[in-house]
Amino acid sequence: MTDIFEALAHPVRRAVLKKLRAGPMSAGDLADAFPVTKPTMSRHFAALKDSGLIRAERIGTTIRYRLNVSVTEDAVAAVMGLLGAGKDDEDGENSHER
Amino acid sequence: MTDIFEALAHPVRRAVLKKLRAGPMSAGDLADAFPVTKPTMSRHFAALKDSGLIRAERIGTTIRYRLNVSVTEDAVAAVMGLLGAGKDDEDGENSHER
DNA sequence: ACGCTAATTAGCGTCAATGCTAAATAATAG
DNA sequence: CTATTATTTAGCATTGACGCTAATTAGCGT
Repeated sequence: MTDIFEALAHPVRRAVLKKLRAGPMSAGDLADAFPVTKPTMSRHFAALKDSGLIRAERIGTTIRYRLNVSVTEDAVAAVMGLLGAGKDDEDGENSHER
Repeated sequence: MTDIFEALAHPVRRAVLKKLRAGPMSAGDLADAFPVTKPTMSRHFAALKDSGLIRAERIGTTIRYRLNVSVTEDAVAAVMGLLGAGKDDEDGENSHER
């Protein structure tokens, strides 16, 4: 489980999350929407999946990625914690399932 | 003004923001709170300042850093945008090279 | 089994981030 | 002006991220 913030640090990965807001999408369709090669996109997917922000489901030969809302909510909470809204125990590398 | 998310990507920088929630702090005091050298901390401060997340004010020989709440709020809004709460125009940037 | 499509992994080059030590700047005190 | 303290900048090494092409795995259909 790598860092959520690290996953959010790359503009392409954030754009992938944005696209997935509309609903699940296949790796190929997702990759076609960006000006980088599929292998490169695959590594971005891996980073997002590793952080827990997205999930993968194999359908046939295709892999369908979808947003993992609960983890995205954690990211929101963490950033809000940096603001000062919370008590004092934010950014605590919580555990998530995949 | 570099990317806010890039600034948030490093654990030390997030911890600095967390510390600054309690109020402004000098570069030296801030640096003493982390297990890295002052020059290294200085570069973390520069990254945070460059992203707009913190602001610097020279007091005498010391420099006082403080949280820039409005930009932190922007970060929260951006992450919430990734979730899907907003309409569809978040994370307004389409550049992907560095 | 063979071929086709979808996606990932392997291998490589390049460039930026991170850390250090040493030197430079900024401001104050004497 | 010199000394001292606070902080940053310069220079260097190491590591990791990112992108590519080529090769590999996975599943389906014939």
